[in-house]
Amino acid sequence: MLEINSRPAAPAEGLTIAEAAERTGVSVHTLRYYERAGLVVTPVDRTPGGRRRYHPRDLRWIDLCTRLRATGMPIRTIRRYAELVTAGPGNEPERLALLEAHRTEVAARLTELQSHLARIDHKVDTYRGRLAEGRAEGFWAPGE
Amino acid sequence: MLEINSRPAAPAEGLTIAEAAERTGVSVHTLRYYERAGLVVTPVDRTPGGRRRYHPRDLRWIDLCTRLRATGMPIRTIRRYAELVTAGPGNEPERLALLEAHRTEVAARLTELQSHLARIDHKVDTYRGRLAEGRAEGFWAPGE
DNA sequence: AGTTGATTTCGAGCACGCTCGAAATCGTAG
DNA sequence: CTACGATTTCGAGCGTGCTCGAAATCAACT
Repeated sequence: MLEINSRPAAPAEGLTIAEAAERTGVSVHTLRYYERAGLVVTPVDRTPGGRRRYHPRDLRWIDLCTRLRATGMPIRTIRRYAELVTAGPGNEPERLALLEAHRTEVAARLTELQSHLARIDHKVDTYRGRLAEGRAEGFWAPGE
Repeated sequence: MLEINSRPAAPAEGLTIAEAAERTGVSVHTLRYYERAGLVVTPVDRTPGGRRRYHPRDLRWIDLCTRLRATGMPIRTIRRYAELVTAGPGNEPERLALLEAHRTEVAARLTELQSHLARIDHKVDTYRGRLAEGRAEGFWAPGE
């Protein structure tokens, strides 16, 4: 466990895939899947033996992917974004457009979700009210 | 088209599946699929020849299903709810619990979505700012 | 050197929610 | 009566996003 003097610096830098999985909340299987799917901006560093070593930049990128996924961006679109980033400078407007389009979409879904939620809330409330009054029998009409 | 005196009432009541699909925004394929999947509370009415005829109650139920689906409730859970409703009076508390659990879940996802959206917004904003200043080159760090 | 556990690649498999196709039947218009 | 379009059932197929398994390799400890 000691590596006090293993110069020219510890070769054991970076996190193992298991550690990266733990920190990002993504399974190791999924981490590898993302990589295979092209959701990378920079090839993940490897040890001489071929094991992945995750650096902060990788974790930040994965976090971004997670957020995009959580907001419903399809894998292929994230890949597209990753490709743009990988392609280097010159396509920033396109990247921005992609993100803005997503933003708009998410905002729309959010609004819609809220409205659906409100109606479900209403249903729950009337349901609860009727139950409290003991006259819930026969109540199922979806329209209320 | 005239049915002025076709007693004991027009036998052509209710909407065809195509009409129901149009009104609910669900494809005819999906309507039939929902039925097969057990997402029904009352067997859909049929013409003597076997064609489905949708009545207002059916449309309201489908709308509810649509809202539940749109808020992420899995098919099997909707089926469970449908079963409870079909089972008749006596299980209202269970139905209410099911809906409330869903409500809670949706509210949580909503909050999470909002936070994700905020971070994406922030990224878009800084991105846009840098672009405007002409120093977007090299900018891709997911952490900002 | 040997053992043990993590990691690798790669392809297959799975869960979900539709979506489609084929072949038969219905029903309406001419 | 004939045509033709809509509808029926049923099973198969598909797209997405993982998830898993097998067999090989790596690495750390004893």
